[in-house]
Amino acid sequence: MSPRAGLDRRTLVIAAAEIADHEGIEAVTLAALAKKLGVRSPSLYNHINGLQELRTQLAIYGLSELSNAMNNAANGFSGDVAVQAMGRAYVDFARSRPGLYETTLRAPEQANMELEKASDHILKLIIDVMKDYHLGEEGEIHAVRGLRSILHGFASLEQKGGFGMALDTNVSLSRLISSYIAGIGNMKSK
Amino acid sequence: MSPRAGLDRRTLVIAAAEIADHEGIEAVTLAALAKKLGVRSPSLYNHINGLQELRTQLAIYGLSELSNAMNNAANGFSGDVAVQAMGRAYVDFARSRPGLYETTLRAPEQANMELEKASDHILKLIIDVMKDYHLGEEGEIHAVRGLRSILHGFASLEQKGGFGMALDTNVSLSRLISSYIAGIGNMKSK
DNA sequence: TATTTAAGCTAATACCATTAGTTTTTGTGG
DNA sequence: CCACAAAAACTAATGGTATTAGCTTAAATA
Repeated sequence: MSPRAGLDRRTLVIAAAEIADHEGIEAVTLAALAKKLGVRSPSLYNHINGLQELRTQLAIYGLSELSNAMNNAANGFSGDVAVQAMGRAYVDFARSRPGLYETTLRAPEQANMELEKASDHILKLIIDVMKDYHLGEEGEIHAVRGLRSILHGFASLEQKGGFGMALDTNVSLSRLISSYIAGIGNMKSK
Repeated sequence: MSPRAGLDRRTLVIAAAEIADHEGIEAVTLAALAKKLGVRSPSLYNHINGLQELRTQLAIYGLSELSNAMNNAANGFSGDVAVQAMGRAYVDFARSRPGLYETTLRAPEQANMELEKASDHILKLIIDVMKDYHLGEEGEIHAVRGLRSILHGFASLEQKGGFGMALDTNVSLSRLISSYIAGIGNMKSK
């Protein structure tokens, strides 16, 4: 059946991300991944160092995809428009890749350079877009924390079905961002 | 060793919550719980229907504890003060019971009446505190979604070590809430 | 006190990750 | 073209997990 499957780490990670999106993050097991790839699970160890490393790689991949989406969305805009676009892109990413999105927030364990780099990159994108509001050094940090909280909280609750009612969630998101930005002066250290 | 351990479901859930808080949510296994309680794991099935039900019960327990904390904090206050107090209580709960807090957002699976009730109770607390802002029927729903997003996002990111820098996170939280409330008019449907 | 019920137990099954050791394919140097 | 070395697959085995079945015994009750 298999004179060589021709796997590599990238293939593994992409396939694992598909499992995460379609069957949930709990279904990402080496056994399931091996079956999807037509291989026995010990064979995966030729390409990746075990489940934990797979999860770390998923997080890195997810963060990089998320970065791209946010960057594309906000590129060329500034101020409120940029924030709204970036926020919408963030949430849309979580919607379209729910499993992959979840993996981005589930890989602390031991530090990993590549992972920190991917995480820092997103942070930079958010910092950039907050610069327009001239909040000062500290104010800016608080404001970035705030925006990240908003986006992650919204994406996460929506994903878990936390917003039961029928009311349009896109409206909720854009108004949430508007409200936050409208009061952004409160982030300044006085 | 054990002429009867005298277990019941509540004992199981409380012990499981301790494991979650002290060793992480991944460490909540029936094997670990049984060991902690001085019993063999099949014995747990006399009190609970398996790991999934344990998780559901943990979520219910966590939501109920969280409700209490939020209610105690906001009780007697209104407006900005109430929102700040409730927000602080929410985040403090997540800080002091990190594992139990996580379980509250990890039990969709098949619906469970008791779980929905616990969840609705928290929703009601948040709705109450938003009523002071007179946002109209729809506006209120959007506003509640917003506040929940803020609180969950903040608690979750802080827990995962997402706020790397040394800057005081309590300040970040209170300013985040202030900013949101300052712009809350944007939640109204015009 | 006899009996029933429920809470514990052991044994067994099935699935998972991981390691060790083996086979086989593939690419490369002669 | 052939030999060989490296890499990628494999099988087998270990130890951990949840769960089920069936047994034993303590506790409650009639």
